[in-house]
Amino acid sequence: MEKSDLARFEAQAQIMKALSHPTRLLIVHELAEGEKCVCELTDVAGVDTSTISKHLSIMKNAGVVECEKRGTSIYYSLKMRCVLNFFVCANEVLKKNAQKQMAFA
Amino acid sequence: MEKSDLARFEAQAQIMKALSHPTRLLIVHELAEGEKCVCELTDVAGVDTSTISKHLSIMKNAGVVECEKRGTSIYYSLKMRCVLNFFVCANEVLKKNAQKQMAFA
DNA sequence: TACATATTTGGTTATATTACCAAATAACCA
DNA sequence: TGGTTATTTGGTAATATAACCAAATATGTA
Repeated sequence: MEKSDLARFEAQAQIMKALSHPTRLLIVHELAEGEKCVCELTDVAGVDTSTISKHLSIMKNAGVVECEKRGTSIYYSLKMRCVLNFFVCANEVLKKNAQKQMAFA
Repeated sequence: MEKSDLARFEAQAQIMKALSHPTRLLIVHELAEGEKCVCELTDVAGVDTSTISKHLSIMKNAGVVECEKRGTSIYYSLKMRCVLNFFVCANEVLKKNAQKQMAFA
């Protein structure tokens, strides 16, 4: 394997990792509707503000979301809508997995 | 948030997590061409066989790959081709990130 | 200026992940 | 059967994640 291939897989993995946590998926789901401030996301997720802030930081760092400061709030929005495709495929996988479960029943 | 929503995000996150490691992305990339046995994947990845085996186990458990034993080898293949879409979006994100870098230069 | 709100950062702790080695298991062949 | 190859499983140690709290920072308002 080429060294550049490894670098690319690592970069891709970082993006995937940014989308590999239930709370972060919830955030993406919320932002799909439009921008939201940290406090709104905190309310929806029901975890500490600092926790949400760190999740947002991870996704921002990966280039998945972006933010804009207005007044005293910071509004986050989806930077790459294509990440919404992840849900489509993930749901297909889940559906298939469920079918397997049925077969055992 | 509904409890069932949380469960769904957790299930989706598990699938994403199964695709959040450079070696596992390499494996998916290899399997995109067709089935491969563990030893072939081990050669390509250049890590211990047990390590590859565990990566495969994670992806199999997530429902992303499947395997079939023939003779003394076990052949793995992609169960859900749609995961290849992840690469498309991840690359778009990387491209966009690179553009940002350029802007600073 | 002092205060209140919104957000991030630093610290700590618990848990999860990952890599390797060694050993167990399975299938084939002499 | 005994040996060889392929794969998985168990153990261990190093590293990475993630949650919360407390404190720092920034902005707007009285």
